[in-house]
Amino acid sequence: MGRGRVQLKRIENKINRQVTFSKRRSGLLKKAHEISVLCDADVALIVFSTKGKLFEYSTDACMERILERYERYSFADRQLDANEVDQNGSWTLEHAKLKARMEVLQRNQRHFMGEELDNLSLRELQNLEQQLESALKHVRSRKNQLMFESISELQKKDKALQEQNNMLAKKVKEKEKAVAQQAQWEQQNNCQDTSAIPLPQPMRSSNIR
Amino acid sequence: MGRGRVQLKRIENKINRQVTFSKRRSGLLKKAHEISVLCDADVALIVFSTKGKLFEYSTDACMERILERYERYSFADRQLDANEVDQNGSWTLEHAKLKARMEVLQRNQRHFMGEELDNLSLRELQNLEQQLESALKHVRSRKNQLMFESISELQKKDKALQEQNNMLAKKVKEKEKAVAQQAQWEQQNNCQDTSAIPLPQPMRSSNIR
DNA sequence: AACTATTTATAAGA
DNA sequence: TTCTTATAAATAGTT
Repeated sequence: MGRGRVQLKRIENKINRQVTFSKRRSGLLKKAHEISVLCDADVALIVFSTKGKLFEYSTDACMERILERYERYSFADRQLDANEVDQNGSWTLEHAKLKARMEVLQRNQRHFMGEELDNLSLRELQNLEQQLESALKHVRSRKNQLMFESISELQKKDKALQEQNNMLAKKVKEKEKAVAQQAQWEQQNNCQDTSAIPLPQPMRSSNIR
Repeated sequence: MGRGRVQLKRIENKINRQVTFSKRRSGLLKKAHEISVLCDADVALIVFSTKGKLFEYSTDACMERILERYERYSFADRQLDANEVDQNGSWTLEHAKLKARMEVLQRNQRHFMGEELDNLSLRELQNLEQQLESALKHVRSRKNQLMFESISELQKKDKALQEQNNMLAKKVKEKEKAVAQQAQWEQQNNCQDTSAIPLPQPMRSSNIR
């Protein structure tokens, strides 16, 4: 469908490949949706681009359920070893699934820690690298954010303290001035009587809290 | 695409629905394969018919890998529900422990993917950053190793082919020479008698396979 | 991101 | 199911 017939092999031109991917991806998702609706089928479609970006479609937006259903078809039996089979079927199954998931998680975790990379393909390593890079970016961004917050908080504190300092300094100055005036006044009046005549006080108490 | 436009809703006629399902299913699988090859994408497609029959496609026939990769992306959403308590004490305990570990693992995993960093302290972030850096180093180192191996293998192949080429070229030359000598010899003897006298043949058959 | 000449997919019919 | 065929849809190459 298009102006030329197309060979079924990797498109080498990167730009072209990306454009075709974009077009065909939307076509594929559309068709997945159509068959799902028209034919009442359960469909799960997962697509990773070369760069590792994820696109997905699932009937009723319920990927998990469909994947689980798939597991039931193809894996559940394999994961159960014989000695785990017993009468209480349901929990055993549940338990086995949990264990299987656990193992997957642990393996992934080790990969994320850069361990046990020997049996990964080049492509998987590429994916892992990209994910790690992305994670690192997020972590650094969050760290920066925290540090900036911390800095700006400290700056705010700093400013408040500075202001308080200024105020206190001002008060000290005023007080000094008052004391000096008092001294001057006392000297002028020789200050030996018990102040029978009330004179205006140079220090106004209303200015001081 | 067909003789009539089609409404995007469930086909009520059962026969019709089944026929359409069969046709569209093969179309969908084909297109999934095509985008996978053309665009170098990883695709996983799972289809359950109304009757519950399973059809699937996955790049390199490796469904598990792709599903695992998918899980890595979407684990964050998945919560196991905890209200599965029951009477069977021993396995319940086991199960609960497993689940607890699972949750720890999942949280770690999310951190490793750079998610849910909000309630980590600056120090924890610092640790995480260092771990990611280290992991990235390992992954890159392994990737490089793989690539170098691949390159040296190709070089070896290249060399072998080159040698083979040279050998073949030499043979071609020899053959040409032989032919030329033969021609010369024929001309010198005018070549009209039936060669009563056996002359040494310039062409040695042992050099030609 | 549009356009359009072609190729493909497929609905209906056999 | 399978084939055929008219037609709708998808899309490769182009602008």
